[in-house]
Amino acid sequence: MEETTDMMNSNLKLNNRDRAVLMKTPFLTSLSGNSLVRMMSAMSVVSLTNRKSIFREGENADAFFCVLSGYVRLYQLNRDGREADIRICSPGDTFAECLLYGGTKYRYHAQTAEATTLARFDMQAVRDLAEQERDIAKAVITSLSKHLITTMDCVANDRLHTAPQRVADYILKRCPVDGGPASIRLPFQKNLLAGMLGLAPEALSRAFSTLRRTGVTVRGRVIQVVDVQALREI
Amino acid sequence: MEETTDMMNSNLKLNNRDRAVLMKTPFLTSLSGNSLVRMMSAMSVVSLTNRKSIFREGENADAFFCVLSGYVRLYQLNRDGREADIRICSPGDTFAECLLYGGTKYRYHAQTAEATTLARFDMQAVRDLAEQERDIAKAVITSLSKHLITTMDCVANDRLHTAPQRVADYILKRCPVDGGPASIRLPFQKNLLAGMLGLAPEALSRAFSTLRRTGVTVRGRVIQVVDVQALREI
DNA sequence: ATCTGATTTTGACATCGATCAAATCCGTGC
DNA sequence: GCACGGATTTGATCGATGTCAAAATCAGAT
Repeated sequence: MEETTDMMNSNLKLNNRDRAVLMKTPFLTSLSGNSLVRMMSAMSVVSLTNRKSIFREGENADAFFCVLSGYVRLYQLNRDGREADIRICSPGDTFAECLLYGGTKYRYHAQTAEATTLARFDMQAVRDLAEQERDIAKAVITSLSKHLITTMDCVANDRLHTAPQRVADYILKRCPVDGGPASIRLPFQKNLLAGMLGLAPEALSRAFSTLRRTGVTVRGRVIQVVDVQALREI
Repeated sequence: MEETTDMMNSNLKLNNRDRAVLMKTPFLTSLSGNSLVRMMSAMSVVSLTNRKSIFREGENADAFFCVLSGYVRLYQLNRDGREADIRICSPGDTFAECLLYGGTKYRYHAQTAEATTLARFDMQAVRDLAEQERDIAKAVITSLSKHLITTMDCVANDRLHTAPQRVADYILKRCPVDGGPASIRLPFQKNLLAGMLGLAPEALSRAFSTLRRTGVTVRGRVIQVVDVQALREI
């Protein structure tokens, strides 16, 4: 008896693609047997349409999440109501897991940025599991470590690089390693990419047009690079 | 047989103040008995004068550290050689512990920003301990969680607030909660505070002078606030 | 294929913060 | 108390990015 209203969040069975994503997260990829079963039983699946709130800053943190498909925006508001994205979560990313032992309230808002399916983990249940099962504790550590490293990279990136450099970085991380021509396709709207890089959408657009003179062509979601090596030089 | 050359790093016994700081870190505060003893045996004490390198980006990560006294600057360089601080570590802060399970190379440079004493933990030894002792794994999780939260706050702060707002935030976090007048003393040079807030030293100075009209007076390292409540309003 | 609304781009402008240089301040050692 | 050197402040300027408005483009629905 699945929910069919596409507005509603609902408990669904995992489809194959979502299951594959879930099993490759740092959280679950190293687990097996009993630990895996117990983690799965602390989990439920939630589907949401675009622009739905997952939680709000200050609310009681009784679950953390893993993105299975779609995208999630984590953001804060300043006094004037201006929003700033802190992180964009893609399939495979976990968020709010730092509250397992880091506090009891959510520290930011979370909202879908597309139709999105999430794995929802009960915070207290996983807390208990981490105390009991050694490999679950280790999985938590691995996940937190990776997450901390990317967040520190984000700070460094913000403070060290200009908009065109950040965009070039983003493109290069998704290009083949050798130096020739390449073509990639953005998996989401430019809007989101802007937030991911800490830019206003207009600034992203201008960064792309700055990169044109370095051989970067943008048409819709498709980005073509004439010479990957040349792009590396700034 | 202590080292006496003040240029040298050396293995020293913990003095009482340093020991107290160490025991209050998220890493050790929850440990007792055997776990504590084993952690302490994976640790050594290192003393360095100002501006000494602790490790460099790209080096093999065979230890992580906890600041006992003094300050440590974590920073990266861009292509032109400009430095950007990623984090300033104060007494009680741990750094590079995310490499326990997050990679094998240091991701940034670490350098003392004052005469500094560090607790040095052997990475592999702690890795092994975390697998064996449940409470050590939990301590690692707690430490990583707190660290991740402050780093995400840092991103949000950078993206959301102007220089004077960040300075006001810093001051307010160190003021009494009630609204009256207050006075605080910076524990380090303004240089470091600038790095901590992601600002050039000149920008910090100008932020202070902007805050003068909100009743903030700066003389040397002493900051006086006429009305804490007023400062909260931006 | 066309229409319509949302997304993206472009333009004009304001603001913030970085940079460089010079002046001033402060703390330390004598 | 004084002199020195490093730290901080101030001034002038520049470049980068945010903001607002309008034009252009894209994508989904009819």
